[in-house]
Amino acid sequence: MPITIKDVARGAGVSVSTVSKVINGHYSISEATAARVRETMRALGYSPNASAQSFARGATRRVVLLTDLYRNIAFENPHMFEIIAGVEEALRRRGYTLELRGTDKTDAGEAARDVIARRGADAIMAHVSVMSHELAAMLTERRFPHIILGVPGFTSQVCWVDINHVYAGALAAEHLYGRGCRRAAFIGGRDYDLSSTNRLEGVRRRLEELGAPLAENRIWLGDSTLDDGARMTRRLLAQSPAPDAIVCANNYLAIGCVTAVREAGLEVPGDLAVMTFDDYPFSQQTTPPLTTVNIDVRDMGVQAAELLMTVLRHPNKQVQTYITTFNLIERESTAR
Amino acid sequence: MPITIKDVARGAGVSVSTVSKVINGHYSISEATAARVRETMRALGYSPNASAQSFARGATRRVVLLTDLYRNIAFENPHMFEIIAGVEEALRRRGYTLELRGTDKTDAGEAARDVIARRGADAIMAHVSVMSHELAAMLTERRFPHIILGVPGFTSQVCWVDINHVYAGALAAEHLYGRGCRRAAFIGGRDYDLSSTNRLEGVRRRLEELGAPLAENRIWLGDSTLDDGARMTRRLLAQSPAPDAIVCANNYLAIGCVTAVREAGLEVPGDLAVMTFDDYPFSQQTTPPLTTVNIDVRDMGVQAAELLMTVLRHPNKQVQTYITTFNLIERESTAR
DNA sequence: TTGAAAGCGCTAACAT
DNA sequence: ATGTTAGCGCTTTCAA
Repeated sequence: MPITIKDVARGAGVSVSTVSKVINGHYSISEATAARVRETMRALGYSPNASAQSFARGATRRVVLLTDLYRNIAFENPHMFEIIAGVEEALRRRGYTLELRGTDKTDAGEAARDVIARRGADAIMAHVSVMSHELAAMLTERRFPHIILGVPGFTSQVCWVDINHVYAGALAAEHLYGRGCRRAAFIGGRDYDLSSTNRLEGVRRRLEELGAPLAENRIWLGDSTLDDGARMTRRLLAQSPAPDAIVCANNYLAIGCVTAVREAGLEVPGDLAVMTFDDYPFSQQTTPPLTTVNIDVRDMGVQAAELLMTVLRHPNKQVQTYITTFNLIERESTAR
Repeated sequence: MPITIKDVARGAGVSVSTVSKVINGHYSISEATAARVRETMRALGYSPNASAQSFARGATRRVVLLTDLYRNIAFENPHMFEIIAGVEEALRRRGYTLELRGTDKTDAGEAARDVIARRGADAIMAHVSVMSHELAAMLTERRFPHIILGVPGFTSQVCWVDINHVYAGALAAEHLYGRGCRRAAFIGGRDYDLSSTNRLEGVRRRLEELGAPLAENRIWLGDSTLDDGARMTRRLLAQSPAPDAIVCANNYLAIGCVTAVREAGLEVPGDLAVMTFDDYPFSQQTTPPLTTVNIDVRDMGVQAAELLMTVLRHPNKQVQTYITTFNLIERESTAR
């Protein structure tokens, strides 16, 4: 028979409500009593029953995270799990628990409806990959505490956080400009690749401001593969004057890029600086190692969780924020 | 005011216990009544309160997964998250919920103790990375339903599942032998890298059986980096006779290997077949693409969850199993 | 500052 | 096949 609050009350010679107040740090209990109760709890090895607490309280101290967990996602999108790790850390610090629930875009609305109806959680987080109009409607209409990880592809009243890729692009531009590059080029993903598009936008704007505008013919877009990275790089190298720097929208492109540069008999960074975004362990192994604008993606999870906590406290607060925790990791590929 | 079981009972003209039985699919309810109750539930938009159910039942239908969630783990060990995705899928199918809880090896015992004491879950899964003697003791002494993802580094009575790397190695050996290779070599990680060690063991044994034993001087171990992969490969190529195939214990080594082979002016697979384990999207982009023994790591999660379900049903059952869901993905690097 | 007691919504043993 | 009812262990008024 597990120890209950009654046993503690009896042991400490107080009522169960007093014990409950001690558990919950209620102000009205004298320090003397509180100490005695705590001592009894320890002596008895008592821990409150989580289900009973959730039930009595009418709140679970749990948040469920809705996200797509399709096969191989961990390999294709490790970012998402790094965000989740941040979320978990922050929630735990706040005494909340994280439930992971896989779904796809079609079922996410239904899944959310279910969580809300069964009161399975006090709040919902959802990765933008499962965001639908239905889910947005669901969350906003019912005013259920929530936050979306990533900016939805359509305007709505939902709360979200996302990474400021535009700003990251600007950082890259600044770095190259500071290294003396004046004929920078950009290779990126197709236009539906929002992070790439936004990074390009940031690079473009900042270079413009710095007075070394990104020439339109030095912008190439393609698939985010090593091959396309190499292909676009060869195109750039064939132009004259050739660029003195290439910003690659992601690591796949960057690796292809470096390969192509070296195959062309040129030196990185001697003839050409190369940089990219995100810091995959894999991509640190190129020769030379790549300078990168590293997004603290785990911190995005932490921030999202913290924001969710404030939303829980202030249900009418609307949060729509770009996170900008970057750090530039300088490696050889831009050391000139 | 949310709809409760009472409202349904009143609406359907039955007692709450009847409704409860309908919810839980109890055999004793006539189909007619059950249909009427279900109809009422639907009409009223009723969903049972999850906390109340957990509380009344004395069971949560939840499992918590203890694992290390240190910074950058998603990039360094995407496997683990792929396993988690499998676990989640299988648990959900069984009506269970997955709680993710980060911890490290030092705190895992404490974390488990907490989960058990607060009855926060019906079972615990733990990734081998947080496995300690304390955790093992905790789980076995209290006979708390559990399963470890990965085989513990010490013998104990805990339940676990792991991937049969030895068998995977054997598969690789068979494939190369079937391709006519008779002078295979192996490059792997250091001896504390168990997956590498086991893969080597499998390769060695199977080649022995096939009558084309792996020569000791064709086995090189080093760090799992591109550089060491290349370095060891160069060593192998310098030997005479040179090997006609190289099995690389992982993708880092394999990429380094292919690079070194090509730098030496040799052709893959013409002069030398190369293969590896695991199928990272990244490593499919080498030239030529790599043949690989792909471990269905998501399936390991599914299996673990299924086994956990049987452990929940039969608490005395001890599960210690090697999972062997592999498929050989043949690509150009061994096409001879 | 403390205690008594009424729930919270459901399950399950038992009665019918 | 259905209903009655006693909890499950806690929180939270409200009274003292």
